[in-house]
Amino acid sequence: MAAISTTAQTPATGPDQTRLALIRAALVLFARNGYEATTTREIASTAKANIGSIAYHFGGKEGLHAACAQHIVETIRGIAGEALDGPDIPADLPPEMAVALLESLIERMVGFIVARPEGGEIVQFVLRELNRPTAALNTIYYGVFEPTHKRLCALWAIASGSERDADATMLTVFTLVGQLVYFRIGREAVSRRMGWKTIGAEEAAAIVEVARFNLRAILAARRKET
Amino acid sequence: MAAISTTAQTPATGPDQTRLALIRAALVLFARNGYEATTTREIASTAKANIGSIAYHFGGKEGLHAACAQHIVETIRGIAGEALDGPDIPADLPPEMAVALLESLIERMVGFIVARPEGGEIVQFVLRELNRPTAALNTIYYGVFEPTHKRLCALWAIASGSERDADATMLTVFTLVGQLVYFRIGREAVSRRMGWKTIGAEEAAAIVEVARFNLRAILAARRKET
DNA sequence: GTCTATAAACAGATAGAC
DNA sequence: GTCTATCTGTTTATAGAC
Repeated sequence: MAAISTTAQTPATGPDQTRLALIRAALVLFARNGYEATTTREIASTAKANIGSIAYHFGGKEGLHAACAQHIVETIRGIAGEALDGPDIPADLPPEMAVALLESLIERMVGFIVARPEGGEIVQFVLRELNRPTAALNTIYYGVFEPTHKRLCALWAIASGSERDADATMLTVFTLVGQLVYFRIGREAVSRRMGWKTIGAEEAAAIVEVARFNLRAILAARRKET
Repeated sequence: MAAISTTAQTPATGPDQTRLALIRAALVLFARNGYEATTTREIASTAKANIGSIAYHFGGKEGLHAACAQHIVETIRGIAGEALDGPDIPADLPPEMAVALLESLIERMVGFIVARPEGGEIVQFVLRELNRPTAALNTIYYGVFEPTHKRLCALWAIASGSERDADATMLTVFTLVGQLVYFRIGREAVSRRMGWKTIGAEEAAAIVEVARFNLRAILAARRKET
């Protein structure tokens, strides 16, 4: 078995520290190996906690899985901040503002999804849920996925001069996000093909550059349509 | 456990039929549940074959996994045909031809990745390999991934008037493919958000339309650069 | 709250009958 | 080539000591 080199090695010390350590360890392991392939022993050992504590804190493996989903929602909402929790996008926002917001959001998403280590864990965890939905998917879908997509659609509609709930708008937003996600999930292939050893700040900047170029190009073409 | 509704229910009859039935069943199950979460008993039962036949034909679970990777390469090369196995893209191909080829390739990729059921299994299988590479990834990477990407880069370079091995070219091709892959892996979220019950021919056409629009828009913008 | 011991089920591999 | 029986190890969940 390969050695485990996780960043979530928080040892259990104070009260409820065990709880958090278990969630962090479980998130990494569920993401990397999947729910069923992950054993509670492995989680407890990674979290430097006891096996019995999983039953105590979460009722069992399944409860721990649900807690991971909740943790993901809280983490993303914590990072996204007002970008997600702020007031609705006003319909009379100047288009230049919408473009600027879209660009900054894409830059932040690349930073989180592609460059940050937690991004990888979270993306993989969500991917597994999308492939085989459980109750955890609802938590994540309504917690971050739908609000994020709605917000991006609103910005895109203003920036491109289209309707925020038009099929083309929603699908285009999916393509914008999809291209970013791919750099995380296909990271192994991208690295091989690009000759990159790791995907750090420099590589992320190159990805942002291409993503920004694409955004502007598609936006310009959509504007011409109307 | 959820009922298994696979298209790969070929019963074992003639000689070597067992072999193929096992590969098909394993591919579906490995893709859906992952390597470790899939039991050899489950595979044998789905393939309507005996457990012992896995050891006989493939030496064990791992050999069956490797055979699945080989099967994926053969399947894709069979579908892609001359688009993958044909002669190299000549550097003096007319740009309009390159654009037309790119558009038709994207259309075919959407058809396979998004709409065909085997597309889902294969994408998921490859995704798991990318997340946690084994020997199977090498088979797939050198069998289809790298040749496909190289070919798309060559076409893109001609169509956009850039260098086929420039970083921007290779990254742009990744974004073009990435946006398509996302519609498969994020299918559950896309369906929910779009209000689609399934993703069939009609929905695939809408995706092709957006992907084609993006392709043309980015291409037009890249051409203006030079 | 944390830990150990154990129970009941299930895994992959294999040997050998047919 | 196919199938059954069985071995050895590992899984989750639980009961109860501390």
